[in-house]
Amino acid sequence: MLIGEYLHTLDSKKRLSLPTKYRREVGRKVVITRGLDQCLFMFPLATWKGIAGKLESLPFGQSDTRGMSRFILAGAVDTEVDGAGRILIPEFLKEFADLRSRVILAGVSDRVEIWNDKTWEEYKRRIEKSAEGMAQTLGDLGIL
Amino acid sequence: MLIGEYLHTLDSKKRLSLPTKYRREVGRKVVITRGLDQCLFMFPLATWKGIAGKLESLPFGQSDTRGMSRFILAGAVDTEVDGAGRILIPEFLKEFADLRSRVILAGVSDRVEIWNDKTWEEYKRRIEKSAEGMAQTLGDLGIL
DNA sequence: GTTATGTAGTGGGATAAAGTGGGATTACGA
DNA sequence: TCGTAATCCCACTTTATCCCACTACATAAC
Repeated sequence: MLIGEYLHTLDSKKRLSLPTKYRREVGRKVVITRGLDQCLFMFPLATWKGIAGKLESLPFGQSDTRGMSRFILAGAVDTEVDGAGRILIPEFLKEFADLRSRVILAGVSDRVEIWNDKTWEEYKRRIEKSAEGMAQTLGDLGIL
Repeated sequence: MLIGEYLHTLDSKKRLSLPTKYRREVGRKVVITRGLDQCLFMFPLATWKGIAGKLESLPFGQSDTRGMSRFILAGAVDTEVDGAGRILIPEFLKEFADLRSRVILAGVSDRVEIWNDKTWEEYKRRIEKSAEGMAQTLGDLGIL
C-alpha cells in the first residue's frame, strides 16, 4: 500500500527520485500517465496492466469513453527506475502537471501521484475546508 | 482500550515517546494520519488495515471521494516504534497539526490522538461549555 | 527516614542511508 | 561529423537511525 507525502526535487535532467518507502512496492518498471486534477499518476507495471486492460474493453464507439482512453493511453509512458531510484519525467508530462523544481509525491493506495507543490498545497486547503462533510461521509462509510 | 491523556515532548529530531500504557496495545508497527479537528490519528497496524481496505474500495471517479482518499492516504505514514518506545512524526504531519515541543497524546478507544497542547486545552474548554447539552445527549442515548 | 533499585521519559553523539548534483561516457539524430 | 540528449557512475550534503547516558520519579529495602 502506497501512502504518505514527500517533497522531492525534479532536477535539470528531469530526474525525480522516488522515496525509499515506495521503491520496494513499485518495482523497477513503472508507467506514468496524465492524472486527474492536474497531477500525474505513476503505476507499478502490474497495476497498469490491469487498468489498460479495462480501458481496452470499453466500447470505443462512445465519444466520451473514447476521449478517456485517448487521454490516458496516449499520455502514458513506461520508464525504468534507475540505479539511484530515480525516474525520468518526459517534457510533455512535466508541462501537463506544471512541474518545476519542487515536486510532491503522494501515495494513494495503488498509485503514486506527482504534483506541482503549490498546486498540491492549494488542493489540500480546499479539501480541509470540507472536512466537516468528510467526517460525515467517513462516519456513514463506517470508517471512523 | 486506549484511554488517558499524556503530555510528552516532541524533540528536535521529531521523536515522540509513547506512554508505556499504550505500548503493549499499540504494538511495534503503527500508522499516523491526518485526523479531524486539526489533530493526528495514530492507529495500530491491524486497525489501519481495516480502514485502508474500506478506502480502497471507494470510487475514484467521484471528486469528493477522490479528495477524501487523498486526504487520508497521502496524509498517512507507517512507522515503527523504536527501541525507546518512540515514533517519528514527519514534517508535513507536524505542520498539519501545528505540533511544537509540548504535545498531548490522548487515547480514544482504538486510536491515539496527537494534539498541539494549546489546541487541546482550547478544544476541551469548548466541549466543557457544551457539557449541558452533552449530558442530555448521553441520557437520550441511555449511556448515563 | 533514608538509601538502593528500577523504570519512564528525554537528550545527544556516532554511524548509516537517502536524496541530490555534476561529470564522463555512450547513444542518437541532424 | 558535430551537437544534443540520455545513461551511468561517483561524490557531497543532509537527514534519519541506532545506541548509550542522564534525570526524575516511583517503589522497595534497610
